[in-house]
Amino acid sequence: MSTTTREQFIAAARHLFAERGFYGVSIAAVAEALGLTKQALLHHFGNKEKLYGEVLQSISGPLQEQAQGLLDRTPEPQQQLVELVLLQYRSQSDDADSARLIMRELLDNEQRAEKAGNWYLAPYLNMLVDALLAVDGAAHLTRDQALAVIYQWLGAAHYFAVSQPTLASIFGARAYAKTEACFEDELRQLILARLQAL
Amino acid sequence: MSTTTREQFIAAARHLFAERGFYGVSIAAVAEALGLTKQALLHHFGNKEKLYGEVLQSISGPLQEQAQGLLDRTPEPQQQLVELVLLQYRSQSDDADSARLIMRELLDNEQRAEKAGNWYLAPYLNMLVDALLAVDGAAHLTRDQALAVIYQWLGAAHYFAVSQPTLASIFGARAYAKTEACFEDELRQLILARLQAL
DNA sequence: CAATCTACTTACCAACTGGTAAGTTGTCAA
DNA sequence: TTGACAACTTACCAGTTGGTAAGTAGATTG
Repeated sequence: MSTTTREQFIAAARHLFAERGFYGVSIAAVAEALGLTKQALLHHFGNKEKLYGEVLQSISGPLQEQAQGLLDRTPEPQQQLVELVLLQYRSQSDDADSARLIMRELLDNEQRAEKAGNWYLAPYLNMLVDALLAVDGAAHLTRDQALAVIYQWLGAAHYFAVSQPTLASIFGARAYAKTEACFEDELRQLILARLQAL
Repeated sequence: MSTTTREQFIAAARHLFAERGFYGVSIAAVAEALGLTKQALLHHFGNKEKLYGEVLQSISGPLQEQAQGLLDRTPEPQQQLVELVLLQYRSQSDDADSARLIMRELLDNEQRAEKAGNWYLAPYLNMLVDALLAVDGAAHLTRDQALAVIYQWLGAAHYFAVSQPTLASIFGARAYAKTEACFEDELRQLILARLQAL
């Protein structure tokens, strides 16, 4: 067995929290997913909140690394921008659980805001805003405007990544698959169109 | 008292469900918000799921009406399109609870998909896709592509409407207010830029 | 004046919640 | 061989969950 019990707990918790949210999942349910008792879980994580925190960390780390790697090998700011947003879209549509969990964090933040608000989005957003302001013709934008522009792209990507079950249930799995197949391309066009209008 | 107890229950439940999600709210907590016991709530709604269902209904109705009204008094398809998306953005940023609840529905849908999937989004999305395909120069789009384009706009709007607590906690209330002030205008530009690129 | 209905209440319930305490079992180092 | 430690277990606990049953007070109606 290459993965530790700890890691297995985090993986199971990530999936369940993504599906039903923090309050919708009992620690007993997570433990049961591994065939263990909830006290085994408590042994490893202390309490439910800490488990949840580790789940969030397990998501933010890799994505941040990927983004940094992309920045390092892509010098041109406009290309950086496009590829960063598309990277985020791809990784979220590959890993539906992460996408959902992050969206839930966004919603729940009033309660957990102080701790959670910064963990994932803050550095990422600043990275993107900087890239946008470095693009030719974007110099006239204020930082607030740049954030609005960025956030619209991210929203377009994230919203779709999270909507799969709903859209598939409305239009059927086949129609959804078709829309998904062209979504990334349409997203690129959305970004480029907005950049050209600068 | 002009509002009935029933309506008061729905209003209280809408707020609480929006904040903490279905599983995060007990019927006792909803009842307590009116100074009543949970059995009073059960008397009116039978069970928790039915209460939740009525909350969803109380949101979908008005928005659908507003959209239809707009369509009736705006003949030109491109203008229809822009105004429909902006209408959705405005109503969601005015009523943060509704915006959150709808986003939660999107996330929770795997479980409640069959019943809930169609209640709000389906007619709205079809309305928008039809409007887009009627725009000059959009004839070459497939229905799936049109849905992708539409959904990106809606995502941009909805995502931001839901992110207020997180963004305010990351950048501070003042910076958030500035971004919010220009967001609608930026959204309009995003839509128009994409339409021009058709 | 009696009967019915609505809007609630108190009194329960079994199941589940997160969490503590106190073991038990196997591994590994001194 | 002993002793410590990690990884669990069973046995609890008090509080909360959604929900049922059986009322009660007040207004409406015959």
